[in-house]
Amino acid sequence: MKKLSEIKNWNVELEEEITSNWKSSDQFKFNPKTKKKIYSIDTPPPYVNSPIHMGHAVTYCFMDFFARYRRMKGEEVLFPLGLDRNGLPIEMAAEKKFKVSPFKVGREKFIEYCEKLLGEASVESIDSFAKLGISFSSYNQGQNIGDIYHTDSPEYRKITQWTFIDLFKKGLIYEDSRINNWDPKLRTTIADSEIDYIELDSTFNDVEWTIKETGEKVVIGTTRPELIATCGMVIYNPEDKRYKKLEGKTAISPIFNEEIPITAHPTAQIDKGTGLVMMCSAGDVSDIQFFREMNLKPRIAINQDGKMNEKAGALEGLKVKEAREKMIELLKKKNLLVNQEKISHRTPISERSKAEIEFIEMPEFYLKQLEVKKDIKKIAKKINFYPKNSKKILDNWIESVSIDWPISRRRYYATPVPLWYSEDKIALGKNGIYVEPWKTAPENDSEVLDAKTKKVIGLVKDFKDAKWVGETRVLDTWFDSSISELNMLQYHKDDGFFKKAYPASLRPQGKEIVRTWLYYTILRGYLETGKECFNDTWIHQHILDGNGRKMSKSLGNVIDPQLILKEDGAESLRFWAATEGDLSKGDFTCSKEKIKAERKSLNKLLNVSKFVMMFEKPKKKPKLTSLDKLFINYLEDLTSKTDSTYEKYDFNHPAQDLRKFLWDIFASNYVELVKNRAYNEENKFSNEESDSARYALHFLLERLLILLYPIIPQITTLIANEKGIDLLNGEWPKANVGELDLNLVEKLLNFNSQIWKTKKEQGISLRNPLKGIKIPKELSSFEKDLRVCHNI
RNA sequence: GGCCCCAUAGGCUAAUGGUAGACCAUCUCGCUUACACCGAGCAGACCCAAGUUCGAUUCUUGGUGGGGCCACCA
Repeated sequence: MKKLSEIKNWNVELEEEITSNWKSSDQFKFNPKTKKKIYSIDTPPPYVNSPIHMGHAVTYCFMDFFARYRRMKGEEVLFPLGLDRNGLPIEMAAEKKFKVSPFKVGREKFIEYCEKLLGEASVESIDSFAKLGISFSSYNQGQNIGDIYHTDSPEYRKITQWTFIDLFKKGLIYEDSRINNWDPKLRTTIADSEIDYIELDSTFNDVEWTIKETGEKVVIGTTRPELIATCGMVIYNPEDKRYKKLEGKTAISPIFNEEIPITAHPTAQIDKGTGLVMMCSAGDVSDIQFFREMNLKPRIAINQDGKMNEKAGALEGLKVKEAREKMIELLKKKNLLVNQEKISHRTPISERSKAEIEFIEMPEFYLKQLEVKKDIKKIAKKINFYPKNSKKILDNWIESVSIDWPISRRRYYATPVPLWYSEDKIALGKNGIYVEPWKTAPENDSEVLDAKTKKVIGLVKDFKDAKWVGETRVLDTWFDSSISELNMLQYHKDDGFFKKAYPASLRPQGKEIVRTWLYYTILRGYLETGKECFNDTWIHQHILDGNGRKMSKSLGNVIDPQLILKEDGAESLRFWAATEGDLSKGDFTCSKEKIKAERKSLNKLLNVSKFVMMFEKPKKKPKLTSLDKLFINYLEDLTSKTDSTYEKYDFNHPAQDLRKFLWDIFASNYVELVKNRAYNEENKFSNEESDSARYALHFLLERLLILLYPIIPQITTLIANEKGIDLLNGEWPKANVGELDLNLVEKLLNFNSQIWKTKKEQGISLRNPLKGIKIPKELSSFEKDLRVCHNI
């Protein structure tokens, strides 16, 4: 490491030396045999197929603050990096990059494309983390606790499958044919949490129907005329006097001439449309609920490829939108279309593919979550939320969960459902082995269940004649991600360690994935262990561009952390991240200028250290002067505040206080006041007084380095090295809060400022004497220093 | 429609029942035995209305504006 005296300014080259050293060293390695308290951080695995963005950079800096602080407090910190490589984003990237469709090239080939893409996925992200100085337990991928893990590794996937098998045997996972959210573009079922809503233009069509019994004409409004064939019931509001006469009568659907029963139901709103509603199978979510409630058998007219089927009669073979147009045409021809009105319609779309969601009945696997809703709420109460009010996001979501979690997907690059079928038998994957049923046969000693009773009836080898057909579906990516903390703590791998380390200490994550990642993890953790999975969770907000807008490629306002790292360095970025604001309270507005400006603080620290290092630290603690005592007391007090605030994951307020201490209290005032006494060239002070200044200078610097280390570890380590101090493994200081009146510091600062101002006004150089100044009574014990400093 | 968060100088923010403190930028001045990536200083702000109060930027209610989550929309 470079000598302090050789460094003029803090710069990126200095950082490169330090961080590359850290990356290859094992000083942050996790020791599983430790006797220390274990502190584990379940970090959010970033997607590998794109380099990290500003949001990652900043939030991982925060996690690193937490990790380094905990180490200093004497805890054994488990801080692994995971890389998320499963699921649709990878598949979509492969489709785009190699211009292939999984439905054309076949599964095996397509997986090869995905793997090829993943193989090429750069290590750029890992490199960026290292340059940021993130102290992950390890920067190597491997099987040791704390190593970098891949969510698509056989080791990870086999734990996912193990939990699936257990839940399946317990009857907590079941298969059911239900109407599901269907993404026609990706051709897979998706969960409610993966749906977005956007406003789309649509047309509201008033269509004429006939009442069978009376021949009367009625008008029904709809945005989905192509679904008339699937109409199961026509309803009106019980309070709606206009339609009371229709109760129990039958409506004849236009074009299809089906007989549809009419009834009163509160779902219908009097003032919407004509007040009459045709309830179709699966037009939207409320239709699904309605069919379930009324016990109607849905008629599904849309196929998995998003085209109409034979139930749609003349519309068969058309895509949904084409079918809608054709239907409108048909209605017009027969003069059944009374009116058309353009409206803006909130339409459910797939979060990933942006395709409009259709509702299609398919058999899928479900994980029971409704019956444990109450337990999950209880369990969630045991987790400390930082900030407290972010728990509401979770509570709101739990409240609104209304169906079990559909966990199977009809895609390829994910964890396979570990099942095989043969007539009335189901073979299970073997726990502890990663299986791919779609291409391999079950192990001979795998368990076999009776398909109906789900009871174990033997092993695969007991059924020699059975022809096993492998399951082709895969699991939702959240089914993997939601066991990240179990995986980190060696669930099903090292029971002794797991028992010791569970629940995990902290889950840091963004507010936008509370309803997915946090919720699902709590659910899965509870189902596996009956306990809460985390002690603490830290929920952060977002990083916005300089104008307070979301950063996005299309807006062209993305600030690249790699660029910042190159130009201003990690320490500036980290110091900015800590001082900018409280990320758990509000969004960060990101500005390059501000990050650059923090370099000044680093140089200030560097220069003040150089100054202090000019003096030797007295070997013995001398008798301290009252001025030195006062400033030491001040920092002791700040130590105590910093410690208790760090403890609550708040690094912002301490960072601001420490920066203020560095600039205004230490550098500008204390150093100026004791400069002369420390040099003592004119022998105006006794040796003891001079020693006291030197001792205090070193004490204050050392303490400041300790308190700042979690935030700016590189520069503090470099300075501490020169002083022969090990910040990482040193003792965390016990604050000796003294009895001195700390307000005196403020008064001293004001007094100094007053003198400097007066000299300036009178055009006197700072070194020259000033007459006629009275030192206030309360500052009289500092008189000697004040006189010499200001030459008064 | 329900819920949550937010509103302070040109920008970004802090604290507070007694009218506000930083930072960046601007402007003026300066060269001081660590630091010109420096120092000193000037100027500049509490969204609106009502209520509680001796006193409200702070508490309450309402409004306006911004952000987010959820539900629903035939």
